[in-house]
Amino acid sequence: MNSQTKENYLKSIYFLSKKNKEISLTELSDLMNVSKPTANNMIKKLTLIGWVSYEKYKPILLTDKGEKEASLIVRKHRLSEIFLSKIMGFGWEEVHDIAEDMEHLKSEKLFDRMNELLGFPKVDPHGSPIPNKSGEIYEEIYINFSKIEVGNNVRLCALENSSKELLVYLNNKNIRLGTELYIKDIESFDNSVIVNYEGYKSVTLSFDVIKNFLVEKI
Amino acid sequence: MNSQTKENYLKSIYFLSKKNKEISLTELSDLMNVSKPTANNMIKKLTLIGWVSYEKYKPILLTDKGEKEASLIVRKHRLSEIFLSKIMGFGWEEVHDIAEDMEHLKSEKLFDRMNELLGFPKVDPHGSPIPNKSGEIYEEIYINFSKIEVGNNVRLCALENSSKELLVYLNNKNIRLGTELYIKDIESFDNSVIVNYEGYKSVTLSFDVIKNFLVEKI
DNA sequence: TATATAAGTTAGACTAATCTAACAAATAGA
DNA sequence: TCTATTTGTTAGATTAGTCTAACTTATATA
Repeated sequence: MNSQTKENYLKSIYFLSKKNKEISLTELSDLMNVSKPTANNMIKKLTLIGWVSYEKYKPILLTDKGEKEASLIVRKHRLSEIFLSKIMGFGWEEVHDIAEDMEHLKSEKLFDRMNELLGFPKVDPHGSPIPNKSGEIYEEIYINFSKIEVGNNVRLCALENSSKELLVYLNNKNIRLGTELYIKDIESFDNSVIVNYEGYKSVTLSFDVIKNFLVEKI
Repeated sequence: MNSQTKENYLKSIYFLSKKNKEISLTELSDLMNVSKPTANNMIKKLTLIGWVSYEKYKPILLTDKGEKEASLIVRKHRLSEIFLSKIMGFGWEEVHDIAEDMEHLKSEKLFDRMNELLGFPKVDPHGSPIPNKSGEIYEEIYINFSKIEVGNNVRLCALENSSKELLVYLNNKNIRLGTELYIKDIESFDNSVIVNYEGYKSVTLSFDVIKNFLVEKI
């Protein structure tokens, strides 16, 4: 049986590989808060399971099997988060830790039912996609705001890697999911963007903020 | 940290102690499906934690601390079952296995919220009481049917140790939770009971059936 | 009450997950 | 290109949970 421990390593590798494709042992041991020999030892076991491929002194690579397995854990995590928030009424800041535990629950039925009760969501409130039961992800539903040109109207649909700080910041600016933004100008020297939206004119948003925006054109 | 494994041992000891007060190693190892040395070894650890008290060759005794801890696990289990059934729409026969996993979830908040959403139930649909957050159980809410005398009217409120077979049997007889029963006679030689209830007259129920009935007088 | 059987214990081994100490390989910079 | 630093590996130990084999204690009944 795949222990929770192994699942947690897999999930870490999965997220590291989203950024980097190739993962070093040190990155992994840092993220998992274990010593390098511990990570090394675990990598050997995950290789045996077939979740990663690894050769001495080479970077860690996630296999297709590992990627699928990881997606299924992420699916459980995200469904749990949405369920806790929408059905059980928890605040979005409370759900992560609980979901961290729930993602290891074994019952398929449980997550299928959540999915059903939630109306088969494609993305979570941060815009992160929900993998399906085969571990497939429908990516690219939304466009990153930094790729939009001046003069377009877009709707903010989701956030990438959102932090509490970002959410608070946007709240203060009265920007929420669903807000329609008109791109008035882009400042080429720092990539900040000047936008209009309901009740606001010529608001400047830094690149650090807008790089997290996932939008659709309207 | 208390591992799931230890929690499962504790739960087994708790249920055995409900029947017997004193528990043998063999009973425990049978229930847990482990060898006797394994159970023995674990008992030593649980003694160290303070959940049981144990001396060589003597029976296993649950301490107050152990009893409280076990009650909290049972609380999580029963709340999970009711939640899965009432809020998520699972059949009563499906919920046990899922709850077996959920009872190890660490979040207090999660179970408090379930409790709230369920309207603070005192018993589960089998009539088994839900321990409160201090591990206390309000027992004796209902009376066992076998203690009721001829001539009384009672309402069936819950079932003790109900099996699927019993549920099916009662279903066929059109007896459900809430059904009002009039005790017409008690057959002293086998303790079977003759009852009247809506649409039915002089129905005989064996002692094996009615010993599971938890009722209130009306 | 003697002894066969049941119940419980000890010893020793294994896997999983972790650590530290010491060493080796790879790489980056002078 | 040489060497200092970073990165990764090996070895050996520890704790948790499990096993089998062999032994001891308790008990039940002939």
